[in-house]
This record gives sequence, C-alpha cells and structure tokens, in this order.
Amino acid sequence: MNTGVSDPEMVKKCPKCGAGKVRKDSVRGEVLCMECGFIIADNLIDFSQEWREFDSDDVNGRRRAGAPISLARHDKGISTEIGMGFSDIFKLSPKLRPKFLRLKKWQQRISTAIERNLKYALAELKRYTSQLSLPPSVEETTALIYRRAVAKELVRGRSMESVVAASLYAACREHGSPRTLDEIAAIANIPKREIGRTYRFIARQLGIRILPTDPAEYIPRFASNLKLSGKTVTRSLNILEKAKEKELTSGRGPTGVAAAVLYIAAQLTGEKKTQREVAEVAGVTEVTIRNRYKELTKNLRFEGLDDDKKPIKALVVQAES
DNA sequence: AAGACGAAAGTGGTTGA
DNA sequence: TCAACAACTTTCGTCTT
Repeated sequence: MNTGVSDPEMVKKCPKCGAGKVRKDSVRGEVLCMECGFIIADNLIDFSQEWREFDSDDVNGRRRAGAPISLARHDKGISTEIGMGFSDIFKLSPKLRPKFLRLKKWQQRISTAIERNLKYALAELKRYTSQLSLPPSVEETTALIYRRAVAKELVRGRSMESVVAASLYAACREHGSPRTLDEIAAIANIPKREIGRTYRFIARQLGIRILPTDPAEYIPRFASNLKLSGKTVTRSLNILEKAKEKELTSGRGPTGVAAAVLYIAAQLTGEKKTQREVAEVAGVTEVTIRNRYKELTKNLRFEGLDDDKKPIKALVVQAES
C-alpha cells in the first residue's frame, strides 16, 4: 500500500480523518488510525538494533558491522565465495592455480546441493510477503520455519512451494496477524487444502502449537478493507468479547465470526454494509454470516431486546434509541 | 431490482471406534 | 480405515425494502 508516508514513525495525525489517535502496531507492522481504522502505513521495517552494549567487552563483541544476519537470505547474508575477485587467480603462483580451481569447483558443488533449493524457496517467499504486504519480521519467521522443515526432511514428497506457503501461514499466525488460507492460496497458486494439509503436518512435526485463531485478529484488517470506522472496529471487538463469554465462538470458523460481528457492528453504527460485501472480504459466504449473527443475536440478547423475527432491525432500533 | 432470508443438498475435514 | 459428525458452501425460491 502506498500511502505516501515517507516516515511512518513521525506520523502523529491520521491523514484521512485528521484525528490524533494513531497507533503503531509493531507486531503486525502497521500504523493505523484508531478513529477511522485507516491503515496509514504497513510493511514497516524494524530499524531497531538487536543488541545493546553494556560494557567495553560488549563494544568489541556486540557492535556490529555490515548488514544484519538475515534468515531470509539463503546464505544468511554472510557467505564467502572463493575467487569472486576477477584478478585473484593471477595473484597465485602457477603451482597453486589448479588447487584454487579445484576448491572453487567443490564449493560450487556443495552449495548447489542445498543452497540452490533454499535460494529458490526464499525468492518465492519474498514474492509472497511482498504481495501480501507482510513485514520483514514475518518473512524472517517463515524462513526459520522453512529451514527447520528442511532440516527435518519434511519437504520430501511435498512441493517446495506448498511448504513455503504453509510456513508462511504458520508464521502469520505466530505473529498474530493471520492471513486466511484463501489469501495465501491465491498468491501461491496452490490449492487451499494442500496448504492446510502441509501446514498441519509441519506444525505437528516441528511442535508448533496449533491454537484456533482469535477472530479479533481478523477484525481490523477486514474493517479496513471495508472502509469501516474505528468506532465500528471498537464496537465489533466489544460484541466479540461478549460472544466469547457465552462460548458462541468456539468451534466456529474465526473468519465467519469476525465477519458476522463486523456486519452487526456496521448496522449498529449506521455504516451499512451488505452481507455480500462483508462476505467478500472475509472469504466466507453470506449464509455463514447469517448463521453466525442469528446465533449472536439470539444468545446475546443485545441490551434486552429480543425479537427473533427481525433481529437486525431490532438492533438498529436499539442503537438509535 | 437489490438485499435479506432460509431450506436443502453437497463438500472437505475431524474424530473416535 | 471407516463411519458419523459439525461447519461451511452452493443453489435456489421467497420475502422485504
């Protein structure tokens, strides 16, 4: 997203609504307005230094030079290649030249075996993360998961792409900014169920906990896509809290719950959206939204109003009175 | 005409024997 | 490995605004 913001750190006011309630979410890599829900900037880069110096030993041992080590580079950004300099070979005695060439050849053979694959995988990952506007922290986590999967030989029998996609799916969830399987499947060009299957497999093998996703994590993003205000987001989260207390969310698809809650909140704040629109961004059908909100309105009995014939109408009346 | 509603049948995934 | 099961989808006809 290009919002024309050169330095997200310096943004104090929302460029859209002018309100001063700007919050930086470094986990999701987004800067967003709490008033109108506008995402001012995303894809933030973490400029912070990972080490601090406490004494003179640290100054020598920890102060770093060069680029930080990155798991998202196939060689972690620190490989040495023999004979990169064009003229190096002429610095050697004629006697040593065959040895030099032999070493060079061997290095290439070793690296091609493992590194080639990794290089390709990480290039693919880069494409996914940039298309989904995910921050580098997620990319790093994905790279780590993928490396662990490779180390355990979990890629065998599976396509490399599906393992990268599954790693990405896992990393997004770890970072609390889950993407739906549909979203990842769309850019990776892999069937949704294959990613899901691979995800469950590697998660189990690598001991990654599989907890159901919290619908709340989808709400800000969906709301932003629907151009809903921060007020509606807040309202959605309130409704969701009540729904959780009454166990209305367990066992339900988190995207469906998020969609229904947003739909209801939008009705309440008068920012009317059709079921079709909400269903679209949430990646569920209108029927699912209907089923969820029927459960919600029936069981939550919004402020004592309980008209099961026309729950939504009842809600709007309640909101206006 | 568009949106909302809901019934019915079908799909893919989980679970427990 | 198989059947039962819940959640979700697809499809379609009806009602409401």
